[in-house]
Amino acid sequence: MSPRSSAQFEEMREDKKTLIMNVALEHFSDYGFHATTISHIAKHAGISKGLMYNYYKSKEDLLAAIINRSLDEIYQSFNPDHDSSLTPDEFENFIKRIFAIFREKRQFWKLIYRVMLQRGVYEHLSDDPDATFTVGGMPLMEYSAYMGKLFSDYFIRKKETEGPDYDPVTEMLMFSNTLKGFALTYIFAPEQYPDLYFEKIIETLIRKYR
Amino acid sequence: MSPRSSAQFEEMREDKKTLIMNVALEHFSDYGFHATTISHIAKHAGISKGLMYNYYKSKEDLLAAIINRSLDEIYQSFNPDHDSSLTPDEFENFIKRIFAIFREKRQFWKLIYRVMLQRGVYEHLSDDPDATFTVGGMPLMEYSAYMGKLFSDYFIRKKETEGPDYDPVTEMLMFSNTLKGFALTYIFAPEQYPDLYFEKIIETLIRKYR
DNA sequence: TATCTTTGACCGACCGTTCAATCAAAAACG
DNA sequence: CGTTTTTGATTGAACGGTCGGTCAAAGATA
Repeated sequence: MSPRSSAQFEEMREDKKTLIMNVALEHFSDYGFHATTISHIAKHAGISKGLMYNYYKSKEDLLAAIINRSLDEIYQSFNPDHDSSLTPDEFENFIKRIFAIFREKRQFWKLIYRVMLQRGVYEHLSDDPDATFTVGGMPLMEYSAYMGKLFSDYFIRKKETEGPDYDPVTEMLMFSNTLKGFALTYIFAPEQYPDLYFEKIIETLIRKYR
Repeated sequence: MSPRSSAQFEEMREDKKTLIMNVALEHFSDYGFHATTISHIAKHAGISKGLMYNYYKSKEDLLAAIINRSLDEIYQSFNPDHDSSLTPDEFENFIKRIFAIFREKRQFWKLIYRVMLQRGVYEHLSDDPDATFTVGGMPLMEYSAYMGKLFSDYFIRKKETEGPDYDPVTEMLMFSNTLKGFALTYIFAPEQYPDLYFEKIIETLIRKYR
């Protein structure tokens, strides 16, 4: 039998790191950062409390790792090939994809809503230079600003085809906040959305804002 | 000087209870339930930690008191005279009033979003029979269901005046989630809403959904 | 003095984190 | 191959610190 290579060890190590992340994501997103204890995470991951600290140097380090992993995953599945400006088709695809992501990454969004809304936790993370979040190599804040501009331009461009009392800022606010509201409800109370309406709402959003 | 009557004592007591509530509301809503300590609240209220427990029997009791007070205040300012069904004017007024309430009771809404989204805190409160929340004498859940029905009926009634592909359920979901999204953004990042757009958005909501 | 209010030292519980001790398995040895 | 040594993943008791909550005692009042 061949001896285990160090690569295989590394793989097992990664498996365990991943396992811890998965368990921690569930607990953080369900109970919040403060209310989740390292002991609970360890117990549910089937390891001892002490071992946690071989893989992550602190509770916050673990949280940052989870967030970074999810940001990467989301960025990957977004496959953003828009180099400059948004076409109506791209706009439509964005809506479809973002709802799919809400569905697939529900746990992560729960975490985001809980942690980001908890003053002190996020601020502390932002202060730590090891934990500056990046999306596709770009700092998170920069990426958000870039996306904001993309959509803002899209709604400004629509002004030409719409009536004279069309206000792009109001329209964009209406759109982004509707999305936000659906995200919130779907993430925390998905039972309110039978699959039928999930699809219908995507259609409606496209019809009203494309 | 006349001796203090017991009524006056009671009044002072109420003042202090109110002071504690105000300070606690600020801390709970800014930092969350777990991250807020009794010591901090006491210090900012200018009293000792021990005295807190003369007025509230626990940290959770204090939280429940705050929520109940705010629910009452909101219910009062709502002045709900709809006995049966909603007219378009009443619908319009509802939008105006709810935005006004977001503005006036921002701290309370922050608290609600933070605490209610924190599994464990709310569940624990709901289990305590002393802390079942009521709105205008009605249990909170019952009141929510009643309001839901009111709006649901409103959108169903609109079906007659709208086109054949008008779906009241989708329309109501669009409306309520847009409201939710604006609430969230306005409560946690009001700097994104210059007063100008605050008004414009109310108008737009009325135009689109009345 | 008698009564009521207020204090803050104190308690037990629990938290995140550390680290000496353990031990199965890999490596080295003969 | 059998035996010994080394390794490093794993454990869990222990630590320092903080929290919610208590209570004997000091202070205020009348």
